[in-house]
Amino acid sequence: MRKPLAIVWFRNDLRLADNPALSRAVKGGFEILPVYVHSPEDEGQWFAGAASRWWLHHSLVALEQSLKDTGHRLVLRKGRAGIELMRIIQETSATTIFFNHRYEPWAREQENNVASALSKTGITIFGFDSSLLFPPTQITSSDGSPYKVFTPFWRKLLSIPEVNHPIATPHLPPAHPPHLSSINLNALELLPTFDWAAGLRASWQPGENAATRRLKSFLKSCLSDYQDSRDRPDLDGVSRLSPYLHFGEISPLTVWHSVKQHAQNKPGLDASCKSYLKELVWREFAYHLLYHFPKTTDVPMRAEFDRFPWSSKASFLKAWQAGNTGYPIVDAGIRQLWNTGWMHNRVRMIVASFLVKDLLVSWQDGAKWFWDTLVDADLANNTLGWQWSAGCGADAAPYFRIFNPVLQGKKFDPSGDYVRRWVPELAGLPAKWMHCPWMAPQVELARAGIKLGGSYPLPLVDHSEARLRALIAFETIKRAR
DNA sequence: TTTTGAGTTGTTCGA
DNA sequence: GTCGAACAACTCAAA
Repeated sequence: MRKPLAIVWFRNDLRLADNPALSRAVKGGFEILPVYVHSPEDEGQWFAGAASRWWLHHSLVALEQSLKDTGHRLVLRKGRAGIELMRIIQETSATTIFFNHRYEPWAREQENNVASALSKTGITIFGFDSSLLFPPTQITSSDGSPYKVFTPFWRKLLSIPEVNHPIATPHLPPAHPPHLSSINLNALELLPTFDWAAGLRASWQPGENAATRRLKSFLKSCLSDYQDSRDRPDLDGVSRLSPYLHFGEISPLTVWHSVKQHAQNKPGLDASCKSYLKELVWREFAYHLLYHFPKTTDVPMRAEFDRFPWSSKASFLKAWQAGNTGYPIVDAGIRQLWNTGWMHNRVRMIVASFLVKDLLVSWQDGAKWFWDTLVDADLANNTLGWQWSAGCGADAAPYFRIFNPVLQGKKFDPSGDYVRRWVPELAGLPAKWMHCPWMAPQVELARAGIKLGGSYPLPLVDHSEARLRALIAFETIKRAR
């Protein structure tokens, strides 16, 4: 007797390990039919950016392969999830759908649409939580309201005695796949039409196996120094797990327990372990905020920022996007992003502060650029990060906290190696001038082959003047209140 | 209800 | 060169 058939609807959970939807389908005695539906229409305005689509393509290649290794085929479809899943139901004998929740506003709507599309069919739908340590509604303040400040959120999370343990990869029963149409991965058109992705290929290997390797190598070589190295873009000190977490190629529960276990066996790792776990909890906090305040993707959380006098100078935004601001640490970050689809977190803060405060370009413009260029573009994290930088978020940087790109460069890239790597036209400059080439004596510039305003731009704005302009701009929204 | 203490990531200025 | 204070006032969270 054939087992009943269940659709396992893959979304941003492109893994077999610690995947409750998959495990429960198998445990429930179903034969599984793995499906991925590419749904730009459901995603709407926050349709995955170009770098994310590149990643997604390769992540799907990896998932197809792992499923193939177990004798399964990933069915690919393109269109609205509700409609495509309905079609598959009609084409097969599937009785049940298993999936893991997503929490972006569009994704919640998508789940509602799927549920209502299938409501009259008698199909059973099971949704699970697996992309966070805790569902986004579980951590609340004592009166049940959502947190708006990180630290109490963090403390509350730590007070929960047990963080669930990941579930092992299920043994997948042999498949007898029904005859069912599936489109070719290339037909999803996720890859760029002209190939600009060489830098991404050189920097990353998407997929569940690569995620596991990345975690292991981080634990082995970086975790012990994490607290000190995490702010240093010139060192290899951070986990680089963000894209894997975003696409669900590794689960946060897996990361959480692996880090804890690793630290347990090695005394003295406590501070670094804690500071890494804290970053993981920032991700939780970002989803908590996005869930409870879904409009913050586009609208400042603090209402008075509606009146902020943003500059509409297109040339400023363009220079920033091109990595031609004349501030080496800013340009290095932007070029690392353009080249690799990723930017070190410290540098994200520096370039964001520069765009928003020195150039007075709106955080929404910065967020959109990151959205298109980051392989780890994540609606919750991106929104939190930019609102924080602009000072308009729930738990934002105070208005007077304006990063000085020269000081930040000297402090966190002391040898200038990070700039040397991403702004090669400055490579010949001694460390002393690396973050402020316009201060360098002519003879040093000549020796390094640099012509300011020629081979490398002069500063787009004077930072100390820009800082004063920003402070005045912040004054205006204070008075208006 | 009121009170109290605190809030990721910084910079500048003047002593 | 180093150090502490000022940069605001507000809102949040818990007692």
